[in-house]
Amino acid sequence: MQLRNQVEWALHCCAILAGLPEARFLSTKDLAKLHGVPKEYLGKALQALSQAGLVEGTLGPSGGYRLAREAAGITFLDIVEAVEGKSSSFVCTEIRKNNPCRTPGMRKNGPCAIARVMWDADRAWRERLAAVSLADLARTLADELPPDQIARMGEWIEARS
Amino acid sequence: MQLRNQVEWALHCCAILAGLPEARFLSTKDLAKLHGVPKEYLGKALQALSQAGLVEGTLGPSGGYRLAREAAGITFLDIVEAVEGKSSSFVCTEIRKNNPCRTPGMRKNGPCAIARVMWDADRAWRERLAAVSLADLARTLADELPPDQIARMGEWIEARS
DNA sequence: ATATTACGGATATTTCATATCCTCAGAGAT
DNA sequence: ATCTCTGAGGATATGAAATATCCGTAATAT
Repeated sequence: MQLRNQVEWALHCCAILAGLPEARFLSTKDLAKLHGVPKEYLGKALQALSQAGLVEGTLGPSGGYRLAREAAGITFLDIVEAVEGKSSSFVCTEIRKNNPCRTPGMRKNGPCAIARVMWDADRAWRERLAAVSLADLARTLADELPPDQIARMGEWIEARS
Repeated sequence: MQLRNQVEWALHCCAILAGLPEARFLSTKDLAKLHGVPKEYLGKALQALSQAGLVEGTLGPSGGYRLAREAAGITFLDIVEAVEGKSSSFVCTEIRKNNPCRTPGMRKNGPCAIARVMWDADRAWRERLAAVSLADLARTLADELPPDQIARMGEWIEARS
């Protein structure tokens, strides 16, 4: 079980967008160059973010993407689910139905006990992701990254008018 | 992102094995019949459980599998990791290294802040799975399943001497 | 007008989950 | 001893999904 590569890309892109000057857009091309990933395929991930209402895109030269809301209102879970989907990592195929010993009376059993445990763990995973916002991430990065690199990032972005 | 089908099968098989009479083995063939899944492919999952030391297999007629330890000592996490692997669902490819603005001085940055969040969520998922043992599951099932079905299961198993 | 961009569809490529088949060695039954 | 049944493990086929690229369209800034 492994998350898509696009999840990692989308998270890093959102981290960049969260650090952007007010009302500034950054294009797919620049985001791809910044992370060294294929532009076309990254575009798909960004479209997913756009469709989920996390970012908004604008056309034309000097177009691109920016966050659709404040960074504090976008969580890791929002981004992960936008790219990876909201369905649980565990899918119950109800193989207990195949058991020849099962009660034929079709008692309306609730969900399988095994599935409940797995879904519970999945919920814990999502809760943890929902607890961290892009604002939290930006705070951490501002704290950890060397100041000169942050400055250089500002210049780099400024350079792409 | 989705767990293998084998994970579900392995969990259900372990649930059966946990309910087995002392020292009783159950073969792959019977486990496959009981769950309506392909015998050969299920065998692979059971081999993974065996290799992880969760179950032990014996050869010959009346051979098969049984739990290698007491049900209370085997958790959902053990089973999931035996089949699915222990590696995190999020793999950090260090795309920040591709950032042209990064400090060339190779400051020994710790792990990426984004990866840390994702790994933390993965840890929460695993902790939740580690909190439930096969004994817990057996207790739940004994509580929920209709008694006659449990009885019929006993007969069914008894029938395969 | 022209260049640039997001958007969406179509398609190729690669990887991985799924599934089957086969051989081998060990264990029990006759 | 011989036979059958079993798990272990390798080789391989198949299908779906992730990865990646290409193209056409509409919108927008210069």
